[in-house]
Amino acid sequence: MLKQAIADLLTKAFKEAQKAGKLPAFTLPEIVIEHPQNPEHGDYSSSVALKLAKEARMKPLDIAKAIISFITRSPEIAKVDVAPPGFINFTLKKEWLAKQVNAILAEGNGYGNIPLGKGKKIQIEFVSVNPTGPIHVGHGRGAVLGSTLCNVMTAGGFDVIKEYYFNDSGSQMDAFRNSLWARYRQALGKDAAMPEDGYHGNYMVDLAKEIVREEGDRYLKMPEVEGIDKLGEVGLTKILADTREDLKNLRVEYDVWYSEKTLYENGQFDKVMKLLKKKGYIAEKEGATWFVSTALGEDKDNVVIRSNGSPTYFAADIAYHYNKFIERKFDKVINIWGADHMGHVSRMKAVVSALEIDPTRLEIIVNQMVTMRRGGEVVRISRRTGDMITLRELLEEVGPDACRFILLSRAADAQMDFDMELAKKQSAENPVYYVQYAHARIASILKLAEERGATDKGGDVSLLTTEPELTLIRKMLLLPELVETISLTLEPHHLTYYAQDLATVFHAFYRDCRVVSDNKALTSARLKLVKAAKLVLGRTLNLMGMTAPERM
RNA sequence: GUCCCUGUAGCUCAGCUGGAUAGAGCGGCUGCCUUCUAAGCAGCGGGUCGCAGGUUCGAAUCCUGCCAGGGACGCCA
Repeated sequence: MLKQAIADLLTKAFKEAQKAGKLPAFTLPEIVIEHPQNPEHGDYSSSVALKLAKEARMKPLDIAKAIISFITRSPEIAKVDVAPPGFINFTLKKEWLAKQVNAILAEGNGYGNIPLGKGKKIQIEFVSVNPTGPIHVGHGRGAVLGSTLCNVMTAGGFDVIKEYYFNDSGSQMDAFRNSLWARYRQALGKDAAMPEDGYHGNYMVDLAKEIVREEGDRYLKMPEVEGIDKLGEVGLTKILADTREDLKNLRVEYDVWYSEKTLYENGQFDKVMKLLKKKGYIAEKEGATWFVSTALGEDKDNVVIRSNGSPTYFAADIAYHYNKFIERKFDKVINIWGADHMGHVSRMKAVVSALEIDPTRLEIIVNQMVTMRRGGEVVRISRRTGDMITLRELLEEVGPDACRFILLSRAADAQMDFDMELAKKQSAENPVYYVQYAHARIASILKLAEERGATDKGGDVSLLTTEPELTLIRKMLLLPELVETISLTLEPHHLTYYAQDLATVFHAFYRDCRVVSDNKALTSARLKLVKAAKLVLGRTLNLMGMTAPERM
């Protein structure tokens, strides 16, 4: 990438300037290349000279001046200059910019892919909601962040596995089974009380009725323990199927659905517990078994096996992470959790350290809550009471494109408002359509060109010389950099801003530059440009999991 | 009480891990459709970057202390 090439040029220039005695000896810091916000300052700039002033004991401006004569000419760069207080600015050659249109067209749908990950194995686990009820909007946020990150990191050259972990054992499963049993009995006209810690949402009533409709009272005829168990199994399967379908409608699909239960069945759980015991991180006290996280600097220890013999959620997650790192050998594991799991983060990091795995290989993104509103009115969501907006309802009302864009448009660690009224509006008020509209506009130009028999064949991109054209190209060239940034920072929300910027520069180009005209040569060149823009816009939408419409 | 996240324009939020004059969308006001989609474009107005210190050439960004909102502190998940 050009950014790296420029950093390399600078590094080389520094070394040569030092060798020539123009600069004193010092160790070079990491050279950061950025895009100046003011276009007059060129395409790329670096503030190394400012950073070095102290160590070199020179004025930043003098350092910058000393170095630029040592910067070797490269075919991309038109000029390198120095601006007070000491910035080094690089301006790209217009001819080189124009040529990038051909380069983008040649890469086609692969444009934006970079070899950053070098095929490293990454697992991204997200959503992973308990299969005890329908998933709601808050989960949708994790789903969108996760699936987008997967798309981007795949483009970044990582080998990504998308995974959903579901807790099909444990106390919440018991509560689910017992609640379903009560609703099932009630649906058949029998007396039954809902457990207090149960799931009181209406969906449980519907679920029970559905099973009665399909299978009648057969579970009632079994011995109660067996009936509860078998019925629970059916309920779990149905909920999981719904979850899968809802997520699919949000354009989220997984490579692996991982069952908690299998961790016990295949011996991973016992294995990791034995290992931790051997390393001295397990203690018995107060009738339960504890993980001694205090030995790793945590505030308190945590129970892994309750006094009644059943393992905790935490214990299962320990086994699961053992499985991820040791058994399946992922180079990196990324978990996306809701804000209510914040307290779980440092515990899990401690576990990973205890297993002698470098804790930086575990990255945890915690996404904050979503406040739903309809215009001014706040809509409360709570799973336990069943008072919520399900993802399904949201998708039916708003549609997947708008849902994805809006849920993606905020940094994960910021709380966000989701205004359903705004999201539903198919108008200028809604930023979602702004980007798609640009894509549709391009499609429309291409259609007209076809009708008029205009073609991009033999188009000479060196005819692309005006500012609106070059600005569009410059923006298109940022996509690979963005893929890199997101892969490193794990912040997929930047995509939505990039998409809007790209659309904006396209709309400006559209205003200033007629594509299909009497000038055949220029028409061909611009058709190339516009095709490339469509490609980049389409890829961007694609990375966000959105559709790129041909017409609107 | 302890820990974590957040505080930037009227509203919703970006701000590229310390850089050049702090941005966008929406809302408000004013213009632009006989020519490839007006779901668009151009312009105007809008700011003690929560508050107070500190670090340095330079802070919305880093450190400390307050204030406000949210979340977590369970043998729930």
